[in-house]
Amino acid sequence: MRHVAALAGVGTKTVSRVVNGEPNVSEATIERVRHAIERLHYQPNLDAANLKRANGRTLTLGFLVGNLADPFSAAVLRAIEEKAWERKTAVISASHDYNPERELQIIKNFVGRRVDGIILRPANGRHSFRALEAAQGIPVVFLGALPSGAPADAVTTDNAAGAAQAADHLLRLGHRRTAYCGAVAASAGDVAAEERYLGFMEKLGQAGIAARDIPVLQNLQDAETARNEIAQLIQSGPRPTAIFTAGSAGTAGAIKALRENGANNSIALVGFDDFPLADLVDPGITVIAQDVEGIGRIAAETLFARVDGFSGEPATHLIPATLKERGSGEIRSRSASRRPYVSAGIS
Amino acid sequence: MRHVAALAGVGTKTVSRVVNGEPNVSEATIERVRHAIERLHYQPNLDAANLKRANGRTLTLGFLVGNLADPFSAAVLRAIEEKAWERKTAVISASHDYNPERELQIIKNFVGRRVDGIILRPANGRHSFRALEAAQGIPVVFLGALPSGAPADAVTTDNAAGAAQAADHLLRLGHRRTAYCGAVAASAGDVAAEERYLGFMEKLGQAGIAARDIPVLQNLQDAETARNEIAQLIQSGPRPTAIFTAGSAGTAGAIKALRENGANNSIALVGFDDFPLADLVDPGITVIAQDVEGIGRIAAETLFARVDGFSGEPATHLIPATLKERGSGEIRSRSASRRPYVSAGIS
DNA sequence: CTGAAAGCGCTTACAG
DNA sequence: CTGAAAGCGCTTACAG
Repeated sequence: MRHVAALAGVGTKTVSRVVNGEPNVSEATIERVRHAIERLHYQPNLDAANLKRANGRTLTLGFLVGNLADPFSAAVLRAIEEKAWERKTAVISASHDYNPERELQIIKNFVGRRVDGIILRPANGRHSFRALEAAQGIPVVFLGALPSGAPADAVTTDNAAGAAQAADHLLRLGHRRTAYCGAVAASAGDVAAEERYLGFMEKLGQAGIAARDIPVLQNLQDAETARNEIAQLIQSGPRPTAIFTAGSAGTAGAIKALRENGANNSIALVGFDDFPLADLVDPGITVIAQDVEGIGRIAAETLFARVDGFSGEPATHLIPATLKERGSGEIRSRSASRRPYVSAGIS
Repeated sequence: MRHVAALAGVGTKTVSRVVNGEPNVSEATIERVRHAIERLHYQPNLDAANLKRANGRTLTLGFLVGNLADPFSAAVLRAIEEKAWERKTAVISASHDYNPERELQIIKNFVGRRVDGIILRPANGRHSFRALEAAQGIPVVFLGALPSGAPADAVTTDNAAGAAQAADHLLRLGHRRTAYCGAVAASAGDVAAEERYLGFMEKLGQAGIAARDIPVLQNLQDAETARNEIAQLIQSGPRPTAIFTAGSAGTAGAIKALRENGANNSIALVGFDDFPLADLVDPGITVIAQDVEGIGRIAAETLFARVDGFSGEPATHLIPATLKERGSGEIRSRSASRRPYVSAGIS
């Protein structure tokens, strides 16, 4: 900046005025300064500017998730950046790899960089207060439901409603014996599993289906396990007429198990979470899709509101999920009782 | 820092020494300063530190691609960050949306933030010099092949070798009539298409197959177009015994077209670019997989070498692709001549 | 409309 | 082993 000022024959303050578009500079001066900037390829140093600036903003956000490469995280990041660049705000992203230690270290690094805010998918939802403490008062928006009582904003898919939607859909097609594949209780502070389970079961209960008639497969850590467990379920005992998988690993396993048992066109399948190319399988896979773009957008908006000084009570924003019919979920129950089912949500 | 110094009863320089782990501070003093830091929750301001620091590093990298949400970009970003955080370096990421204007604006923003280096997948490879100019001497590593003559480091998949590998694989299985689905010439400065085409054709040529015997389907912008064109190819005229798709949209289209024509178990399919759940389709899809993690890692290493002062000639790093056999590519040609084919690469 | 002085939170180059 | 002074590249608060 010194050089620009010298070349233009003005004071540094005047250069600053031109760079920031402040008023009270004559056209002629502006012109001279512009030329000097051009000639010197001058780019103002944002960090230096922010050091003294009144509001102390760095125009930088931190985004921290378990693994940036997973489709959910990548899509959310994309939506956040869209919003952020509108405000000339950059997004620093990082993966904590589900390691709480690493998570805290990165948050501290964010604080050292004086980011204006942090969007965080915590390694462990139960420890959200540790993250908040590490953030030192910098606004944090959590991705995913928070244990009740956490004094922070959160944005999450409406898991209960989404699972209920799947249950309702299957009920309408006559399914009264649907297997539930997924965890039924919160673990590592991730309450999503529990919410999905309860939402699903409640809807079935409203239709008069007892929990004991619902086979439940838990502990489906990966697709391979899911495939084996589901295959076993199909081969032994009374067959379910439909399967609901509460997570994508389960869905992948179910697809294989059904096909290998020649049941992909006879047993219905609905999975929670959409995945690319779900329509390439035969039949296409019906899913409850999270509004990933919406989650990112709302998270960014919520965060920027805090950055701009909003000081209302922390709130959890529920983002609706959507049923995407692709075929696998529209298979009717062959043993359907002809008694028509009317959705509890609509009746 | 002032407050810490006051509370510890030392000068700010001593606090600085403790924070940076510099020598020549007595244990007792270190202890006092540590306590003060704890009590005040002091986090040094990285930006302020970098302002005066000798090497001028900001410990920040810029990563700019077309769309961060696509699997390739997300996986590369993940690998870059892994390397970066080892050096306490943060990664700012952004999507230029294939808009060259936006690309330049974001690069300028990176420069304003004084990033130590930039990893860029350009909107248009032909304009790489514009990007370099905007970067003002900050090291840039390009993702994807560069038009020859560009004075910059680049990291790219070995497209020609990868496509040749696919050709070789199909030849071994007796296929002498393989359809090529994909662009045959560079467009928008993306030379990958051309490289794949030439690599594929050269290998076929070595096996004595004339170019006129190879149906070529260009202009497959999206999966839907690909599906229609490939369906038509299969239904009319002499059937190919195998299909090679040079990009993922083509692969998705081919999967549908083959299945809808009942040919998924009779016509072989090999696609360039791996995709999640490629093993869920029946049969699993054989692909030439890019080493996305390797690309990100090498790009980061190349960039950090420049940041650390390496001043050798700019180089293009070719990363090998790998054939992943999953079934679709292992279907033999039914009209295979029994004359055994010996790979030109091995014989 | 314009610029000189002071200061943001640190590090550097010195002096003790 | 320790600290006072100067300065990184900007903005703020003033004075003209």
